[in-house]
Amino acid sequence: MKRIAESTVRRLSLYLSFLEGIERQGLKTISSDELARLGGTTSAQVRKDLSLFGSFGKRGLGYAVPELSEKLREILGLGKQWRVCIIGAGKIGAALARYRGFAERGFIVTAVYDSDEEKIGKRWESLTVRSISELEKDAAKQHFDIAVVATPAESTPAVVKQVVRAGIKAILNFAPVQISVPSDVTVRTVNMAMELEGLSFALSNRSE
Amino acid sequence: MKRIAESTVRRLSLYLSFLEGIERQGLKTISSDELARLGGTTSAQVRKDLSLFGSFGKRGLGYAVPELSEKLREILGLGKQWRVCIIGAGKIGAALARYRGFAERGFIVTAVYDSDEEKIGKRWESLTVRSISELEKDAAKQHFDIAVVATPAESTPAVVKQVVRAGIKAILNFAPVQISVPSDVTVRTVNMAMELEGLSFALSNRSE
DNA sequence: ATTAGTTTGTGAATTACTTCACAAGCAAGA
DNA sequence: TCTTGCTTGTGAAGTAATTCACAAACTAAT
Repeated sequence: MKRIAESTVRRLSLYLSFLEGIERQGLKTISSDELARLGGTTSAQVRKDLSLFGSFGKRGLGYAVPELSEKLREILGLGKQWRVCIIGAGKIGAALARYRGFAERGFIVTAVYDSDEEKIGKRWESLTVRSISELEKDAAKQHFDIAVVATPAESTPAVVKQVVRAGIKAILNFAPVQISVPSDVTVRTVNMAMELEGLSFALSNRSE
Repeated sequence: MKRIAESTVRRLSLYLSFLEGIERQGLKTISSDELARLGGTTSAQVRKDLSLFGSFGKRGLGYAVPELSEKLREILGLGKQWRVCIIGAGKIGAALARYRGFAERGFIVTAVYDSDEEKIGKRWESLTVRSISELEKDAAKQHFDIAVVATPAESTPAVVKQVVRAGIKAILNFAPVQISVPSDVTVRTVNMAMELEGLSFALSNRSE
């Protein structure tokens, strides 16, 4: 299969969320044009995105909502349960651990790690904080699919190294730094500072 | 000035964070090649990005670190102080209000709004929660540059309408929905579900 | 059956973004 | 001053992503 662009995957995710809403409303079919309007894109874009994975629509009718939802869930690898560990038992880590949408989508938080001696051993959001030095050993026993990295900038590179050594192939990075990993590890970075600066740029360079 | 791509702005933001680190280490100059290595891109990309705004480097030498930092801060519109209001006094809102990096970069949270009668009037992170219905009136007195929207999916479209009516031109959206605004309003969306699904997709479609 | 009205799926065209490649500029040493 | 070694800035070339545009396929109405 040809390489799929990240922008495409983001849109698929978006389409799925619309379809779930539409499904609740009980509508049976939807056209690429309606999906496009909801997602702020074009109908051609919607059809191109979907056509990368097959032909799911009926000409003259559109797409069957439940079938397309199911197909998208399959494409996105939902349905499976993913085992997630959180690294960094700070504020962001805590907010994430408490976030219900996580489990709803099949992302199960099964462990928390930190390097702060103070925190290690404490109960935390129904889990016990473990030392980051145990990560590699633990990973050998219980398999982790995804590591959520929510550590301070300074300690992040070392943490990421341990995550990679533990054989984890997907990282959701909240640390305000660029992280480097082997090419078989996928990283998504969420960086508040960067988003704010993007807005700042837009406000400063308005209509020039 | 020609349109600047969002990807470019993200990289500028990244370069700036590297430069600040390098400045602390006391290095005087840096080449596009070193910046590229730090940012996981190419030296040509770095030079193209910067050249969109002027010629800041010296051939044979590279870029003067403090000058380039300053230039980037200017381009990104940092230096000014931006007035931010948070809408939604829930968990995410609270985590954001407490986030120190916010103020450090000149983003000052000056008000919080919610629609929940229970919360309105309560003290919250050194501010008092106000009713969302006051937003438009308040905005006329104290000017807000950016609205951080951290509301549940259902109430978000209505909230966004009020934000737009209040004349706010930049929105940082944490609600798990697509929001639609007039073209003079800039939106950045941070959507956890979408990031996780991106990782799920990557894990599911590995090496095919 | 036939026709009118939709809507898909997809090559072709277009637009946007990235990388190449090299002349030109500068520093430093001989 | 001349030469060597680096590094920028930028057109040109190359890739990637998006949009266009239309034949093909389906529904529903007559």
